[in-house]
Amino acid sequence: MIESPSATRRHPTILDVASHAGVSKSTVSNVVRGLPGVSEATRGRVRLAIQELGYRPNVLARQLVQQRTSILGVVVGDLANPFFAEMAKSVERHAAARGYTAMFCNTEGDSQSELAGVETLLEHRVAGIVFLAFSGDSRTMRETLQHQIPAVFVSCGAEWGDVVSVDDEVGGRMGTAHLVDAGHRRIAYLFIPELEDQSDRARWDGYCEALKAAGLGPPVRISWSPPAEHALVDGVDRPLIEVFTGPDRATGVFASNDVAAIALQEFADRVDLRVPGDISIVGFDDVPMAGLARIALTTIAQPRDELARLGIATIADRIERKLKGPPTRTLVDVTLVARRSTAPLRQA
Amino acid sequence: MIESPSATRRHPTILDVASHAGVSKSTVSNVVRGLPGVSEATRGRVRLAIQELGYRPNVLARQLVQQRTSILGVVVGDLANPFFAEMAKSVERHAAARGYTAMFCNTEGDSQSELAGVETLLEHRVAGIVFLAFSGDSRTMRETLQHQIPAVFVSCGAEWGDVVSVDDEVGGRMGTAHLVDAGHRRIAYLFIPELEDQSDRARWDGYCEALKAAGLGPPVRISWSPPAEHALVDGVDRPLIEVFTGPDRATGVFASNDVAAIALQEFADRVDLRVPGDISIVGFDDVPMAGLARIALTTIAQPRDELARLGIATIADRIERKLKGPPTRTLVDVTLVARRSTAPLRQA
DNA sequence: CTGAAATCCTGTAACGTTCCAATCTTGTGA
DNA sequence: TCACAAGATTGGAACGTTACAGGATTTCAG
Repeated sequence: MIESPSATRRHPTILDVASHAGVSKSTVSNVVRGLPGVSEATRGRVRLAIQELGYRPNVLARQLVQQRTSILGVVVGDLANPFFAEMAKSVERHAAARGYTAMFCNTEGDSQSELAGVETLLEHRVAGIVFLAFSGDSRTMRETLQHQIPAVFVSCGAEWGDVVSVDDEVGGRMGTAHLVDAGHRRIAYLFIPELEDQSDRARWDGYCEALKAAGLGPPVRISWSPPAEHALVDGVDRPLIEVFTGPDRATGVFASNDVAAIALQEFADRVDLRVPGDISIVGFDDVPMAGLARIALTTIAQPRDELARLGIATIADRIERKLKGPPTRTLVDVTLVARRSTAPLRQA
Repeated sequence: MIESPSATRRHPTILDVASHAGVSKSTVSNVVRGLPGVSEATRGRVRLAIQELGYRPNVLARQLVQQRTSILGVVVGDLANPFFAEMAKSVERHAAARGYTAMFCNTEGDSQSELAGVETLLEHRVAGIVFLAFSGDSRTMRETLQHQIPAVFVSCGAEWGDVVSVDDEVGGRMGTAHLVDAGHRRIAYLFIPELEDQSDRARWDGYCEALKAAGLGPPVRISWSPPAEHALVDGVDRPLIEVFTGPDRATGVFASNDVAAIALQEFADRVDLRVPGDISIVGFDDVPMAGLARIALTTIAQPRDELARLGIATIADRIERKLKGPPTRTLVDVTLVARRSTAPLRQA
C-alpha cells in the first residue's frame, strides 16, 4: 500500500466503520465496548471493518461524553531521584493493571511548579491525583479539594485526603535507635530542605524521640543542599566538615533519605572521613543503589511496590465509589536493613 | 464557604461562565484563549466570573474540536533505570517548555507491552511519540507510521523516523580504544539482552572495529541478565567468573551501558576480583551514580539534556509543520570520562 | 394466526469546546 | 443626519463518542 507521503490522512471514525460495515454507529460502539446484544454475524462484520480501516477509538470523545477519564495524575518530586523513579514505575504498573493511564508531572519540589502541574492535570480532567511528593502548599490542596477530585498521598503526608505511607515516625526512631544501640552519643539529623515534606518532619520527630528516650540530646539538624561543602547546622552556616571534627563532633547521622545519606557518604570519602570508622550513617528508603557492595548503606526500607499497590487501590476505589466516607490512613511496616555504613562507636 | 461533603459538584462549563458574566460562550472562549477583539470591560467581567466559579477549561473538549492534542507520548524502557529516569525528566521539562504535556509509558523492554503502550498513546491521540527505547518491533513501527503521527527516536536507533542520538559506533570505538591504549589485549563486550536495541548494536560494532584496528580479536560477547552468576559468553552458558580467571582471561570489559557496568563491578567485588586491578571496566551513558567516588566508573558520557532538548525540538517542529521532508538524523558528540575503573594492564 | 417476549438494531440528544460567518454597536467624516 | 468602517459580540455547526428510548424483526406459546 502506497500512500502519499505528506497527506496526513484523517483517522477513521466510528461512522466510517459503521458505513463500511453497513450498520449504525451505535452498533459499532457496542461492538467496540464488547457489550452484549449484538449478533455474532454483525459483530464479525464490524470487527472486519475495524481491521480494514485501522479504526482506533478516540478516547477524548469517549471521555467527553462519559464525563470521566481513566487518566491518573501522578505528582512526582523528582523523576531522576531513584526513590521516586522506583515509585513512579510501580505506580504506573499498578495503574495500568487497573485500567488507568498514568500522567506524570515532575515538580522540582517547588510548590510553584507543583501548582502548575496540578492545574494541567485538572484541565485534563484526570480521574484522580496520586501525590508521590507534596509540598503541603495549602492553595494547591484547596484547588484540588474544591474540585472534588480524589487524591491519595503515597509516602508523603498531608493533613487531608487518603494517605498510604509507612510510619515515618517509627522509621525515624528505628534508624536513630540503631545508632544509639551502637553506642553513638552525638547523632545528627540530615535532610535536604528543597525536598522536605511532611514525611521528613515525621522522621525528624522520630529521631528526636529516640534521642530523648536514650537521654541524649540536643538534636542537631543539618540541612544540606547537595553540592555544598557548607551546611546549615542548627541554623548557622558552618563548613560541613566541622560537624564531624570539632570537640563535640557527631559520630552518627540519621538521614531522612538515602539520596542525602549517599551524598554525605560521598562527602566523607572526599574529605577523608571514614564511614563507618568516623561516621556511621543510616539512610531511609532503601533505594536499589544502597544495596551495592560499594555503598552498603544501612537504611530503613520502605516496601515501595506495596505502597504503590495500596495507593492505586485506594484511589481507584475512591474513583469507582467503592470507597466512601472519611479519608483513610493506611500504614505499612518499615524494616531496618543493616549494612556496612554503621558500626559500633570506637572508644576514644 | 461550606459545601455538602459528598455532593460532587459538576465542573462549571464555559456556558456557566457566559451566563454568569452576561455574555455569550464565544466571548468567554475568546477571553480564555487571550484572543484580541474583546473590550477591556468585557474581558474583566469574564475574568471575574471565571474566578468566582472556579472555571477551568476542559482540555478534552478543546482537543476534540481542534483535532489535535498537546500531549506527547514518551516510550521509556525502564523508568527505574537511572539513564531513562534522567532522560524522562529532561524530556518532560523540555516538553513542558514548548507547551506539551508528557504521557509516559513504561515497557520493560518487552515489545508486547511496547505495542500496548503505543496503542494507548494513539487512542489518546497524542500529537507525537518520543521513543527513548525502541525494541525495533516492526509491527509497532508500522502501526505508528500508518497513522501518520510524528515520532522521534532519542538515543535509540530506528530505520525509520527522525533520530536524535549520539554516534554510538564512535562511542563504542572510544570506549574500547581506551582499554586498548591502556594495554589490554583481551577485551570483552557486556550487554543486557532484555534491553538491547539498535544503539547497543552500534556500540557493539564500534567495539569490534576498535578491536580490529588494534589487531586484536576475536570479539567476546557477554550477555548477562543482572542477578546471574552465569552468563552467556559467546553463546555458551558459562560461570561468569571464568571469563576473568581462565588462561585466556579478559582483563578489560566494554559495557554497552553503565547499569551493566556497575552490575559487573558489583559482581567483581563479590567474587574478589579487583577493579581495576584484575578487570578494567568502561561503561556507557555516564549516569549520575557513575560519578560517585565509590563507583568511579570510566564511561562514555552522553549529553542527556541536549539529547532531550533536540528530540523535543525535532518532534515539536514536525508537529507544528515547521519541519518537513524526509527523516532527519541528528548526532551529538560523546565524551570519554576517565575515572578509576580502568587502569593500565599489570604486566604479569 | 395472534400477541407477547426476546433479540437485535438505530436515531437522537447530549458532552464542552472552537470556528466562522453573521449581526449588532460605536465612532467618524462628509 | 447619514453612510460606512472598524470593532465587539453572537449563534449555530462541527468534533467523535456514549446513553437511551424506542423501532424492527424473530421466536414461540396458546
